[in-house]
Amino acid sequence: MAQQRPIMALLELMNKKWSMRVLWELHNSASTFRELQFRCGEISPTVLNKRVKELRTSLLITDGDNGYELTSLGSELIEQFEPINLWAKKWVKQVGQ
Amino acid sequence: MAQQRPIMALLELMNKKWSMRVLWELHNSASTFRELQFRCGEISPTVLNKRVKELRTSLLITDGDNGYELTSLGSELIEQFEPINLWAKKWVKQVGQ
DNA sequence: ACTAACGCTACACAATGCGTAGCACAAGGA
DNA sequence: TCCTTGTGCTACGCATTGTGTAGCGTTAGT
Repeated sequence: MAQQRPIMALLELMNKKWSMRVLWELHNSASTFRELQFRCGEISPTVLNKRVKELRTSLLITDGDNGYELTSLGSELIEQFEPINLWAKKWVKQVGQ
Repeated sequence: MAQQRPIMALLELMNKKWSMRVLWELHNSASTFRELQFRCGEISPTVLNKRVKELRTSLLITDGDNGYELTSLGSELIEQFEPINLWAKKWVKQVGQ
């Protein structure tokens, strides 16, 4: 299924708790394991480590000089989320009422 | 946090298993509860019902004449995923190797 | 040698999701 | 009237996933 519809592979990744958040937090700057823990707020190290492994084998993040950072693929993905970010602002307004 | 950064509210939604998939399956046409079960393949009715409720209170789907269907907000969201869909095709190629 | 920060792991507990069975209801025919 | 069929949905016991705390082994600085 995932190979039939690439978006399904991405949805699978997004289903995993924290994975998109980790990418989002790495969007601005590279970060060490422990700083990522802090930025995400409530993530347990167990899960963070799992996510980091998954995101590495998915070629979305890599282990650079300043800790973990987005690969070019990962950066591209997050860039695609910019319009969604705009949409979300409109969305929360409507849901909040 | 969700109200500070709307994208976080969306990420929260996406973290829930099957929620984006349900939206995606409703993208092409409206669908009954049981047909949605079938389209999603392995989803349990328990979870589908939860997701349907959540997506309804999130104003992303609604209960129309032909079963559940996307609201205009929901349609807009899925449309934003088109560039991501393109990106995903490139991505799976690279990861697959 | 001591300290501090690093990535990461163990383990017991909580939350989330799954699978099967089946309920209550409504519409259509015999 | 009494079947059948399809509907949305729920109960409940089990499996999977995530959490929280503590701390390991390593590395770099002083």
